[in-house]
Amino acid sequence: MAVPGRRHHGVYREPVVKGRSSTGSGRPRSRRGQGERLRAEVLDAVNRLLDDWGSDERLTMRAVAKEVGVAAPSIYLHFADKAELVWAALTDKYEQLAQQMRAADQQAAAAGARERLRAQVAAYCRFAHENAGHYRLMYEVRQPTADPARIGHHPSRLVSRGLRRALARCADEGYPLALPLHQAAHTLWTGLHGLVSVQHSLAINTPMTTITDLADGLVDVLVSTERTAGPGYPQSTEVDRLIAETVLDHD
Amino acid sequence: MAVPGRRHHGVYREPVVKGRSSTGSGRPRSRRGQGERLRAEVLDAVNRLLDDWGSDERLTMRAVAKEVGVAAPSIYLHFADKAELVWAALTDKYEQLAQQMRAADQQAAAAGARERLRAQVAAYCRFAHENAGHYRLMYEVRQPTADPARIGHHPSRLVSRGLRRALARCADEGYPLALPLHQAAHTLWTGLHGLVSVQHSLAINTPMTTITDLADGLVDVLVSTERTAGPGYPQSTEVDRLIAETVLDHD
DNA sequence: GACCTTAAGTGAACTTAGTTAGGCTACGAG
DNA sequence: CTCGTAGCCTAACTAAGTTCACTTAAGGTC
Repeated sequence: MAVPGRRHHGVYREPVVKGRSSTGSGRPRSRRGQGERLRAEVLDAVNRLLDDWGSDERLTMRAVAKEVGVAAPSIYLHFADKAELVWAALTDKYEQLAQQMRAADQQAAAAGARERLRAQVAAYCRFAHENAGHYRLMYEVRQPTADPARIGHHPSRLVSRGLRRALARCADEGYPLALPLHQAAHTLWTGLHGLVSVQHSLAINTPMTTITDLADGLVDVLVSTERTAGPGYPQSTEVDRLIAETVLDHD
Repeated sequence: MAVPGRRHHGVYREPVVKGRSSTGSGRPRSRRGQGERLRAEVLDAVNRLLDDWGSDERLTMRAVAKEVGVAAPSIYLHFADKAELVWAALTDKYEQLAQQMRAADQQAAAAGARERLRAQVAAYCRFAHENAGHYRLMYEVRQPTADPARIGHHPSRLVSRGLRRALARCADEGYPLALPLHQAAHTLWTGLHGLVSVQHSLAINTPMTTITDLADGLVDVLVSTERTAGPGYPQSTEVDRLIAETVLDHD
């Protein structure tokens, strides 16, 4: 790698236009004012690597840099450290997840509240399956920037909010919930996470259908399969109120 | 740390009997044939450090070695690498968890099947709360030794088995389950894991009582609060059979 | 008691990975 | 053409996992 004859810091390099030796891809320096482009490219690279490898074990700063076609320290121009980089990538992914759940919800709009909830749940499972590398990190990585004002504003709230709204619609349409609204939403959300998380830990290759079936079972248990005229969900309890205040976000 | 005047490899050290400079503890070399003692001491040190720090972020081989009062390479006399070391410590902890659940179950033996189940669930939550450092690792760390015969024999099966038996007893005593047995057990187990796992991720300091209340809510949803004469649980479905075959252990 | 074998452990060093320090260099305004 | 500076780079430091070759002393043998 190191050419023997080199003496000083700023080494002469041939015009960089063509034929980089290392990565075939070679990335030209951005134009002035376009420095932010690198930021996006780095995030893309992180996502690509996590997708390709389905794991974060080999996700090193140097690997990311190589994927982009840039030197490792250049990443620090846009991210304070690795934690911030990974967090940024994950925040993007969280929004993707939330959006896929919204899309599934919309698509099932005609089929009624209960089907919409199941569509969201299925979307969650599918996402976890197709983005295993990201998913593992999403609940492992701790939020950097211990900004006390933001504590508890984990982006996963986007997910639980979607579920809570879908549950509320079910109750409105006459499918009673087995638990108070906020508690039901929290139980469903963490239950889903537990399901896919354990799948990942066990490293067993359970087919997707099994996972969604299990998730559906959880839904069936939380929201009645039959419409009634009764109350939409049990009266709020102490726990329900605590959850509403501390864990879930408010609209 | 390094004494300046030293020249060669085998350095003279004062008789080690008293007054180590670093960790007060200083550890005499084991007698012949007692080499295995170090293994146990290392495992103890790992557990102590995880307890003290409540996290694995600073769990380095050198830190473990220092805690034991030994040089880092000595750990490799008993563990092939860090992964194996951590896995060994976790396997111990899994058994502790299972045992605490069993103990809770026994203690509530007189109160009936449903109370025994709740006692097990509470023990699970308590364990996750009191052993946060271990708990995080338990579901994060992948099993080393990809021995294909052992795949799927994750020690967490001890946990799910205990839950399944408690659920079966509930059904036997006339508290019907909302899902087929194996599916109910899997849902409860992963649901519990999801609950505490999300608590850890969010880094919110929810009081223990809230967690156990949520867990109780899940139990209430899975196993009826009232006895009936009907069937103990719904007929086994395809999912239930799949779970029984692939994920849970058999007695 | 001197000698040898070997279990039990060492210190130094290699490697990989995160991160920092201190520049080059070419775009583009003047 | 010149010159400031945005946008990047090389070299190097540090921490941590791991390997290597070596030392030390326990305990058997003569």
